[in-house]
Amino acid sequence: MTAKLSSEQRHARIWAVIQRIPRGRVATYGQVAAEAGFVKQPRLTAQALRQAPDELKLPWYRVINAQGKLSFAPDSEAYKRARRQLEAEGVVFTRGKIDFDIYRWRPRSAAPVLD
DNA sequence: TGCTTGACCGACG
DNA sequence: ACGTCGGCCAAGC
Repeated sequence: MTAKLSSEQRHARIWAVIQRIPRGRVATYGQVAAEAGFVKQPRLTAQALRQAPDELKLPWYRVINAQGKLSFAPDSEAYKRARRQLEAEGVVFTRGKIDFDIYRWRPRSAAPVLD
């Protein structure tokens, strides 16, 4: 049976994943969605973040786009706040971008990869 | 019900 | 490096 997840359910799963991103690391919208069980639906992450109540105090600034950049206009308050926070955590921006090789979050309990 | 909008993404030219 | 396009799918109107 096709028991669809309620929007609360989807958001809760995504929020839980975002909560797991450690200080000084970042994850993409797509990565978060996949980790929450929604492969190829990065927009769900964006939506969950938009809907997220402040009380959750999510590390929203650790979620960035697949280009390694913040998804805000560079002159916006959101951009400035996010960038300040990340830099305070030790994340370095090079020409406005974050290097995934160094800062991408690699969750442990992912599917075991045996080659 | 249908159409538009998004804190997105990957492939292409 | 950069714009465009199609895919994706919940929300809002």
